[in-house]
Amino acid sequence: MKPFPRRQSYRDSITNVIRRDLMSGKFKCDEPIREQKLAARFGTSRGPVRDALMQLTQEGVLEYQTNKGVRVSSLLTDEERDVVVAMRLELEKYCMQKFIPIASEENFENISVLLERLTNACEETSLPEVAECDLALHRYWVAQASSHLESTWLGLSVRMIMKYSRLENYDQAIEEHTRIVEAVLDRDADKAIYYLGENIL
Amino acid sequence: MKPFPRRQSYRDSITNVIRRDLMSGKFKCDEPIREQKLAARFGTSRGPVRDALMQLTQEGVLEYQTNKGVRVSSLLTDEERDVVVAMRLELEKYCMQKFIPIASEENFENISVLLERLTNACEETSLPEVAECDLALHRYWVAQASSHLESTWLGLSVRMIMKYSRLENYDQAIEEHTRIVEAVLDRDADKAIYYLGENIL
DNA sequence: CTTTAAGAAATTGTTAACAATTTAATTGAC
DNA sequence: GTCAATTAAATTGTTAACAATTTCTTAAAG
Repeated sequence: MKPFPRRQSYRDSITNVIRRDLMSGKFKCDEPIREQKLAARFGTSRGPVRDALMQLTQEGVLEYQTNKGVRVSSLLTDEERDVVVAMRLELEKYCMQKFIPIASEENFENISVLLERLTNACEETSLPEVAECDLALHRYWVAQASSHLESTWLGLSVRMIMKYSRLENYDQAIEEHTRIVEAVLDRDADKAIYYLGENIL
Repeated sequence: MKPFPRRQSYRDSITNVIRRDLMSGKFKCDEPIREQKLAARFGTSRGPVRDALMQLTQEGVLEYQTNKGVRVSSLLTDEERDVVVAMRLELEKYCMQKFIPIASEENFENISVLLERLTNACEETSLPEVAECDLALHRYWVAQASSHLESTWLGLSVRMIMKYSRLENYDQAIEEHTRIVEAVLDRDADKAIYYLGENIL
């Protein structure tokens, strides 16, 4: 009996940290990202860093060129963003529809916790934290409804946020997500989906 | 002046070969995939193989567990596939709309070549080849219209094909794609998009 | 015979060193 | 001084070895 049978690998932690940095704009656009520098920062060798960079490349957040490394991906055009938004909404609507009938009490508790975290982050007005909590909440029902589509969802969502974040209006973010969660707790799929549509754009 | 300034890295070639194997069902579902075995097959060390496996994991074709390696991802449910189809169609419609007005004569020639390859593959009734040519053709206008969304498109498309391939009806595949390409060459976006909708499902 | 525990084998995770390529700096010709 | 070619530095690509973990095998106890 092991307390933590699967600790998160370096790769995953590094991926998450870099993704957060990217969402909060810590890297300038088109600025090259050096493996050694990151390896030193995380106290590992280049291997796990390369893994993380490659994963983020596949997510579409970084751009990769053979022998030249990765750069911050140039932002989506407005039109491309519209397409991404539509795809994410379609995906998340499906997940919500799927999730609500099968949701357990434990699921509801977790969602409540995630909403509370988001609210706290908003009150502290720390943008990177808000973005992360926002994604964590949405991600929860996506993962519950369809683990197959979770990675697809993540790629779409991160890029959506990177384009322009809408999250700057903290009060509105709290309100929107509160409405969604209330509908979820009532198992009212139609209402939840409706509010999702107002939130994801 | 270098003839081929960027040769394809091991990683990319390996990724493409494995993806093709997966689409043609060479690996059984839930069968574990061993890095060493693949490394031996490709005559490299485990490094590039790991890179490839990770990339395919992010594409959603493989599933990864820490310290346990990757397995062939279980197939999408019918419902999930419907969602994926809808997303891909949305994406590809946008790309077609975008591509047709800016397409050059060279683009048209390339598309014609790709269509011919698809036709040949169909006549030789070699399913993996057909799948690859099918994707290559669609991929062309996606990449031309929006390189940002190419990787998203690829992930959706590969999984769509893996679920059930529709490609077994070779005559129909030829006919559908011929119609699409004819519309493209006429710069008739509406018609091209209409036939896309008949083809992607 | 089944179950459990211990050890061996196999597999993945990580690292450091080396090779290949790209980028920057230097030199030299004009 | 400008441009091209050459050299040096920096960076990525690849490899092999080692560490950590998992899985399989074996043995022992009940």
